Amino acid sequence: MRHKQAAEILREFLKKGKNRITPERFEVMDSALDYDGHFGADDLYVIMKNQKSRVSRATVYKTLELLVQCDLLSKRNFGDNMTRYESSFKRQSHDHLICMDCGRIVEFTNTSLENIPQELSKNLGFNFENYSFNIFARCRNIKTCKYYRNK
Amino acid sequence: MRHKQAAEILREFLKKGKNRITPERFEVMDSALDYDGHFGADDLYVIMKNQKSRVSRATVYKTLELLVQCDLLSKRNFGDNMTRYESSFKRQSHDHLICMDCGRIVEFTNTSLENIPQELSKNLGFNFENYSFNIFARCRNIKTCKYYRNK
DNA sequence: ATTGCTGCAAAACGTTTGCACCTAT
DNA sequence: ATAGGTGCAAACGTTTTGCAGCAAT
Repeated sequence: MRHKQAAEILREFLKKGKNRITPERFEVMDSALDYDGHFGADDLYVIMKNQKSRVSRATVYKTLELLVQCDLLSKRNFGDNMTRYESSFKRQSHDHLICMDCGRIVEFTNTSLENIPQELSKNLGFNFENYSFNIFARCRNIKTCKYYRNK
Repeated sequence: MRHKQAAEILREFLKKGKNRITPERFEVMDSALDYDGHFGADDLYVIMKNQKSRVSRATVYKTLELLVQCDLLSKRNFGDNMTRYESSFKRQSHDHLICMDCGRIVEFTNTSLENIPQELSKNLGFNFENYSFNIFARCRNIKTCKYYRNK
């Protein structure tokens, strides 16, 4: 167990529901929090397999959803019909700019929205949960743009 | 041809590239612009099939991308790994709130972003192309929330 | 003892592709 | 004549599911 503090959060979350505390779930949590950047569920599965883990694809997919529910991960969608995750443990919330040529993802903190999403939800008759703000653009400097999609 | 003005835009766009002007493309355009709301490519294909059209799935998928390129449609992603389209012909730009319980989509015009996406792109060294701003929330009034996902 | 979780393989889903034929240029 | 488009079916990549056995409660 590499991430003790996160493990405690996960443990408490699992206890609250009708979820069982299994070693596989902590194993997935450790690998997910180790990952530096945005990853697909299958990416993580392959990494874990390469590290001789015995977890199954199904367990990885299901556990990632649990980790989103207890706010250890955030779920992202960058418009290519593939769910990505990133650690949100002890991380400031931020938004993303995606290069449409090379797929590079730049994170930025955006102050202009403040609590607009919350207020809009309220005004429209909804309880706010989440928002996503993505900018799609192209690297201006060709030297920094690799012109391929890094999947 | 039900949408003459849009057809002219499409025709001009096709001429500019090395694209051919085919009846199938105008057929897809007509059906897409007829659709009131957000639709998946396959939804449209099924509708057209039910209306005894002979267009193929491949043609529908490819033509929708062309219609995005000439700004007759916009492409949306609401976090469920499925590309949706909506008419943007003579429509003001807007953002979306999605109910996580019933899947209802509410459109709103958001003035707070103004040209923030453009400026952010510039500051980060990119040429702006597009942005997406989605709010995920839950219907506060249970009577207006159907509690099922309308796919 | 019970019920939830696991691994596996198969299925599902939206989407893309290969190919032979066709058609706009 | 020729490049580009079409329809069809098969393939693709990601995600979900069914199920028998297993393990946490």
